[in-house]
Amino acid sequence: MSGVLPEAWFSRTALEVAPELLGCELRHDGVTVRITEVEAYMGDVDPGSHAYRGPNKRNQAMYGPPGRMYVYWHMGLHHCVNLVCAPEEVAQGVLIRAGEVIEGVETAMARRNAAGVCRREIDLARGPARLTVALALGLRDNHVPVCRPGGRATLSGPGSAREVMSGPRVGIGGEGADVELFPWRYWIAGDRTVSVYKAAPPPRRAP
DNA sequence: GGTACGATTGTCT
DNA sequence: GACAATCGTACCT
Repeated sequence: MSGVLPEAWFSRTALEVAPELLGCELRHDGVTVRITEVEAYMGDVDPGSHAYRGPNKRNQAMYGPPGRMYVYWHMGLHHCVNLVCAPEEVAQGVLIRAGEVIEGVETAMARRNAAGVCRREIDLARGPARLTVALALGLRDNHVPVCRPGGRATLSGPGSAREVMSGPRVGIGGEGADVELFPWRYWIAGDRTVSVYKAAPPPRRAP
């Protein structure tokens, strides 16, 4: 059983929402992805967040109502998608890092091959940029709600993750990389679609 | 008005 | 395992 999660479900901290997103199903334009890996971003208290230095044109969606997508163009190469959490004016969100395509596999494969080369099904949405390609998400999907049944994009839950792991976030330098302060990456233990290209290094203690 | 820098991926060695 | 690709945005001057 599952249903589209209401806006109120997202109106909590990203740290609460992130682990519960695992196993939920994100659908857009004929393709459904079961979410297997996410990262929480906590806005102005989080050095790794786009919203750390306050609102700007790009991160506007993060400050909007919860239950919407924040899509941005990164490195001139690809898109990444977040789900906006916390009440309006509070800039928190969860980055969707990886998932498993469970519906529309052929459609997703065609999209991925148009953008590059994809041989294996488990690679279809393994990684934040690949996931946006498989789902055909782009800047036009910025601000689009996922909490409306029948909407263009929907998030269905609750998730069914058996075992949730957490660890350091990927690709963040400086303060935001501090494992002990920000172990805000969550994934489903043992899932093959989790992007392991930089597997969580063993936590090191400060000298 | 100009420059530096990424929530990464794919390809090459 | 290492590195180049590529461009919008933020943050200077």
